[in-house]
Amino acid sequence: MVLEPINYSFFQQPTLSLARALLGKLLVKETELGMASGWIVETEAYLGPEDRAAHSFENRRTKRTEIMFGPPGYAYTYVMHTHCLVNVVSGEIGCPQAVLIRALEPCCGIDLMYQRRGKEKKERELTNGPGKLTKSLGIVKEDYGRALFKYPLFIAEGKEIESVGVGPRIGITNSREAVHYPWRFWVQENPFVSSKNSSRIRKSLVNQLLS
DNA sequence: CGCAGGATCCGCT
DNA sequence: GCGGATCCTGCGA
Repeated sequence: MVLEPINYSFFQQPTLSLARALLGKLLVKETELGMASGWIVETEAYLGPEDRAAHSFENRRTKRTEIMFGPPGYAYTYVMHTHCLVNVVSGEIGCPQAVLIRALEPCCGIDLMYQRRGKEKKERELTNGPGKLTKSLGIVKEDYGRALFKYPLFIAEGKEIESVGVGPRIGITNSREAVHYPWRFWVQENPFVSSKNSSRIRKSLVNQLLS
């Protein structure tokens, strides 16, 4: 399968709009072991300065957040415990925003994904979480700052989405008012969406009430 | 230089 | 559902 990176202009749109537009697109990574890709089925927008859940809240500018202050269309990777997570940098220069890729539906290189994640895994477990999908595709922290519009790591056209679900983001329990912002987007009825049950959301709402 | 705190995952209950 | 694994990063002393 020959895949062509998307046009750069795709990244030049407001972050919430980009987060929705990424649904259905392909995320592709080529390594020495081969190519693996998946359709994006779940994203979260992080809106920078005014978003308490964002690493760039209040324009916090460090070595880690630096890439978000540059132009859109580059990879922001970082390590969470033992896992690597990948974001698409969004927003104009000086506006540090990003879209977290939370889940994929495997497309090509599925054998490679099993090899990386473990043969005993169910197909759904290959890519139904932000740390799982990076492992399946071979995306690592060294991909930090890489362009997402050319090989070996890029976004490509995928398929049309029928309907989009919208709701609060996952795992940001200490972000006060930002806990409620409906900035998570997913493909309705898609089994690869990371958190089907809303227990973690309920938990975050409870924490909100208690604080 | 030490330490606290996660945009997670997995295994066990 | 819950807790532990185990890794940076960022901040303050």
